[in-house]
Amino acid sequence: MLDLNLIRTQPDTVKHAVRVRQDPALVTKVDEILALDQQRRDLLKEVEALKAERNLVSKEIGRMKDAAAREAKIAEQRRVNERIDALDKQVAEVDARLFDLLSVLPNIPDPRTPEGAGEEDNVLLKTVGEPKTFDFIPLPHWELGPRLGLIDFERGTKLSGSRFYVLQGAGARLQRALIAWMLDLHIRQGYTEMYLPFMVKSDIVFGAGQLPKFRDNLYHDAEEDFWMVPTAEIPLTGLHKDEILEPGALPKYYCAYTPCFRREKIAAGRDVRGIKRGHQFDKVEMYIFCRPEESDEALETMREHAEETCAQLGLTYRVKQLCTADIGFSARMTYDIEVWAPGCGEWLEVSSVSNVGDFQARRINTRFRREAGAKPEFPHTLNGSGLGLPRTLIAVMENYQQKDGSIVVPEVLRPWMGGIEVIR
RNA sequence: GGAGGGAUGGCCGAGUGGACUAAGGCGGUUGUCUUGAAAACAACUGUGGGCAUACGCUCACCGGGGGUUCGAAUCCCUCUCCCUCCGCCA
Repeated sequence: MLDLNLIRTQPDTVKHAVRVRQDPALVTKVDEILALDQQRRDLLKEVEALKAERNLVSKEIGRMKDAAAREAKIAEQRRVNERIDALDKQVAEVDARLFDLLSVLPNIPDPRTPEGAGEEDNVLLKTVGEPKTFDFIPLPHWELGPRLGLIDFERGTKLSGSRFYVLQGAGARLQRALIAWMLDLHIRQGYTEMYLPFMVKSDIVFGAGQLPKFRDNLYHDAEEDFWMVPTAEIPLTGLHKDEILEPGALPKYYCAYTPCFRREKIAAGRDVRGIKRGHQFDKVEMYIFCRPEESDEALETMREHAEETCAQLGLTYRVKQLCTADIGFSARMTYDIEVWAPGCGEWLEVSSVSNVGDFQARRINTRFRREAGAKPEFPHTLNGSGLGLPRTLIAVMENYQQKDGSIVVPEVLRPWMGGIEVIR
């Protein structure tokens, strides 16, 4: 949610923002917002004056002794109330329309986010390591997995249809090892581990910026107000809803493992092979609440933490900065981290690290005080995957495969693999 | 799932239609006193919105939403959450 006051005072900044996001249709919505805002303030001026008058007169009536005069006043008040009711109704309508419009405006990109027309304009910042070379033809994970009994696609489909799979034996264990290792790494990096609800209420999903825009990409319960989380970012954003954090509480570093549920309403044939894109996947997420002036640095720190995860796994990765057309709805600036998967021959996006500014904090109403008695301010929030599991699993399997079809378990994961060094 | 009891400010807690401008206490901030501290005393101490250059004025908020009334923390409806008991369950 953008600050209405910002829209009022700097409408051109906001219009420029939606243009560079390649969403020019929103420009007219900014003008609509400005008109509604003016209308709202005019209405408030009138109705609040009437209410002030009503409050005074009501007290007067309470003190009046003369029955006839009292009745006359009451009758007069009834007429005033009709006017107040009518105005209140108009205010409510304007408020609702204003809220709907504000809800669909995306965040303003950071000035350092490069302008671009699409994902082809994302900027490659660096590549760490060389794509691994093999003296044999490396297999894609969809062949390695079933061959070693790690992935069972048929039974996944039997249970839940397309884009579902079963991990079994050392495959399931390897994923669990990755999750446990990542969480422990993040704890060492200073994050507090959280175990969160995997279903959350509408207002929480709204607060993170997924509603109303991404409604179609989410699973929700038909009877209760529950949404299956598409990422731990949603419940983490909601943790401090309606709270004013005490001085000294920031920064807060959280990490959490959750499954993620996404409807993925994309072309039926795209990315169906393997476990790259499913309706359910696991992810370890990092999240930071900090003071506004700290968020630039926090973004770099979080990016380093995500990179560290790739590096310690011995994976070749590259870092991209997303352009204005490709950053998410809530984001101001985003780095994507991609790892090289030699079997399927692709760079796989395993992490997306974003500075959201105060956009989510406004939506979810989380504030903080710099010192006792100071005015509450909105903190900045950042989120980053550390990392998405199926794609990390793909990269590990494909990079650590050997000529005989076995897979070496990366050093750092062995404590969670019961000492298994090679999966055969 | 059933029955009953609750939800008031940072915290505790009073408040069953008009002085609620929410009592009182605790906590907090500032001041007086003190060499300093404690104690005592005094003042201040919520959030959001509108108006105003400003001192400030004003509206809304007593779990959420709706209603009754000239007037609601208080009465009515409804939802949510918490507590107690029963049932069921991992």
